[in-house]
Amino acid sequence: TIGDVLSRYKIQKGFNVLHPMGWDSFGMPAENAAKSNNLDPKIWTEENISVMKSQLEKLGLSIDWDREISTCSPKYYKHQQKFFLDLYEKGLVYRKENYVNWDPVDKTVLANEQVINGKGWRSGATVERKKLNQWFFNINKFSDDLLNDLESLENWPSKVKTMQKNWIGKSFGCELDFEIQGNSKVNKIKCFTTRPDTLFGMSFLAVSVDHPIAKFYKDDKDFESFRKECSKTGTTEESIAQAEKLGFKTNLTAINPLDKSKEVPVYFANFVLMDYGFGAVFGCPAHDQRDLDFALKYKLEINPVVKPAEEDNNFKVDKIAYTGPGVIFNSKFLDNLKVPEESIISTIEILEKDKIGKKKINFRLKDWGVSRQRYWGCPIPIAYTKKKEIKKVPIKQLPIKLPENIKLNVSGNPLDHQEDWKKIIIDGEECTLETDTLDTFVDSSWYFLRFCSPKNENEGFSIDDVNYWMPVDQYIGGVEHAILHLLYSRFFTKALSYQNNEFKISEPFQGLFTQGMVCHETYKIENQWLNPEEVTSNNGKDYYLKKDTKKKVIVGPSESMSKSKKNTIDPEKMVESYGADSVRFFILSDSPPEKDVQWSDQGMQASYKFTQKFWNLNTELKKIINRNNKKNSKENKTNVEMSTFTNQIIKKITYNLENFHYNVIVANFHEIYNFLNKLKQHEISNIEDFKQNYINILVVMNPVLPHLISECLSELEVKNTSFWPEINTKYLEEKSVNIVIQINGKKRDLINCDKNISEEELFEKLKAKEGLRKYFKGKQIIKKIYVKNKIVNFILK
RNA sequence: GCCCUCGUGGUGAAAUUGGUAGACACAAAGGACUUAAAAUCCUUGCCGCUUGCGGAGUGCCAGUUCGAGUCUGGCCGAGGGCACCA
Repeated sequence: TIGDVLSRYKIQKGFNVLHPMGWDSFGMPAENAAKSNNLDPKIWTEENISVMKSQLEKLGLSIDWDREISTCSPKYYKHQQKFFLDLYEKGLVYRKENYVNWDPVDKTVLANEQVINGKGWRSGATVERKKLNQWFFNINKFSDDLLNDLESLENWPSKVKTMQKNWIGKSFGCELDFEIQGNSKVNKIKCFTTRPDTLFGMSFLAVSVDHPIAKFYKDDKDFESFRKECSKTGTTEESIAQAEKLGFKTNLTAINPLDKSKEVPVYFANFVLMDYGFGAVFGCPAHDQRDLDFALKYKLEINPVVKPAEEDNNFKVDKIAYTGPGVIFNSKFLDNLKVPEESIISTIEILEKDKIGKKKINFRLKDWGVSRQRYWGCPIPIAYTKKKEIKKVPIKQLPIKLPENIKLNVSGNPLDHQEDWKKIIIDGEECTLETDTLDTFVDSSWYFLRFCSPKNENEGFSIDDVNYWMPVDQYIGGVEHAILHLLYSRFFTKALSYQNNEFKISEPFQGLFTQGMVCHETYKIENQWLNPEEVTSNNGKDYYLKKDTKKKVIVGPSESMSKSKKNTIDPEKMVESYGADSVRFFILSDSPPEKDVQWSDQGMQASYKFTQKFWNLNTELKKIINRNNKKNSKENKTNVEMSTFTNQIIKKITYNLENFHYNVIVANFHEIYNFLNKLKQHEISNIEDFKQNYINILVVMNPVLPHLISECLSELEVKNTSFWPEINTKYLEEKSVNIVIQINGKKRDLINCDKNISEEELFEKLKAKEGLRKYFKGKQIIKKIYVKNKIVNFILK
């Protein structure tokens, strides 16, 4: 509805508007639903699409159905496979072993969201960490661009930009090598740090259990049990947060590169991540809380090297690490450097000069793993030779279509069992197809480009179309896409334009609006969710089962509508009972579009009443207009009122449309009704003028209530309705203004006078005011503030 | 723990740059029309005396200002994001 209002408005303003709709139709829900109902995912998906499409059509949305696309169609994913190969050639796609959440019962990889309390959401089995060969997109390559270009996105909510910024997580520091003693095969361990200036406070070195040096301990039973302990807490977020810092002391020691006389123990530690930095950190307990917790547990030294102020020479750290600004001390040649502005840069310079380390920028952003061991997704256009070499599937052999009518209830990836499908001949050589499919986020990372050329069979998009339409002027979506989808789409756009002189779009979405959800209360009885249609209430507080009104229903909080909680309203039924415009009007009326809407029958009925009332009013106004057909060109008072109101309301509605204040537009419509409903009782002398104003009002109401308004306009026999009225500023010039009279900053009166009244004249008027005298009695005016046409404030003593 | 956003009547909410707080609606109460209902329209809305007027008032405490829902600092509360990121 929000998008439809916008596109109708822009069309009326004369823009060429592309307002498409498509179906992001691959993914787990279809596969799982098909599995449990013994259906083909394709049929299940197509049925859903047709239901949803008919719902959207009934709402009367101005969608260009000629451009409809569906990501599960080979016509769409054929091009996606080409893009995959294109990125592969550019070196933006690679295959690597990585840890994944592995469900040992279902034999599949799970996304983090599918791991609940450490267990697989379907099987209930304890999830394991497993190393698997996976396909990755090198999103990291664009870390800097993805971060810096956020600044150019002026029409994005800053909330989303901040979230992306934190997600990318750029940090400045240095890498440095530590000399290691105790094992002749380990000479050095490389660490990344943002605080090289605290190096003199180092009291241990910790590495991840997945660090390459772990191989020297694989026969140590104690280490193996420690490693298992770590991987148990490894993947779920909550457990990480609660996890205690655990260490396994090795026989190794590390030498402080700035003070070779100092040796510290080397630990394996559960808090060190292999996939950030180099999987190794040096610990400075005095100035890092995590290091301090570890040091306290294993009774390691705590050596402060930053003091808050010059004079704090005996500064000590007890249970809370000091991470604030200050001055370096206890650090020989680094002493007296100011923290942080001098200390970090200076230390890096010293480390670089001595060839111990070098400046480095690290990103939290990890490369995007796109492999899924699932059937219902886009096949990856790669095959393997008998020698396990990677072969690209030649373009002329694309698309690699998914096999149809296959058995889904098998363990692991159903495609793995498709022996015939897997066989492919490439350049005369017999190969085996990749059975992983692409993450559905890949499908949604470029669909906006496809909308520009939805029927182009040779290419995913044609460059001319894309240059004409892109970037998307206004993107509307839920805030839940703030990071994943919106970041992936930004990456994909950059990846396509990389090494491509024709495609020069660097950002896909110029404007972003994050809208709220439609919510409804939830109802439950004996642990079963109930649909709102199954319950009834006579006071709006206590709810009962419709079938058995003695049974009380438990009312839960309002949540965004979902099938699983059954708190949904069928839009088709609503449209049938109230009409599409009333439904739109209600959705917009309740809250600002960025906030959630609470669905209520009362609100729905109120909106329905409004559309009925307005239709009746239109019938009355039509009669007035037709009855009074004699020509009288003279404007009377009512005509002037009408013109003034019309121009004011056009201005307001235009402003509110431009700024997404759609709920205020609903208020504007009530104003219109209330005004016209009163005005109709008055004598109108120039009926033609009145009619023109009324048409203009109807025209600006059109984006919100398109069906009703188009009917009203055709009743008046208006032919051209697709325009946006110009504002006649003559009627916006107010002849008189209301001036607020304040005394000592408090409002005491309101006075209506001519616009641009002089200060002297105004004060003369005020003197005559009976009601104000009492305030001035026995007081002296020490100051007068007069803001022209607005306010006057007297300071009395 | 860190980061972000937000606190306005019984409810959803308005309030373009600091300048009439509560537009517009929902719910409630009262009234008009009607035999009655529906529909429609009007009034009320916190505290005090009750034509009218006076007072308090935008989470709490302070500050800046002639003037603060709006700006600054601190606190309290709610929601969202991230999370051993070195």
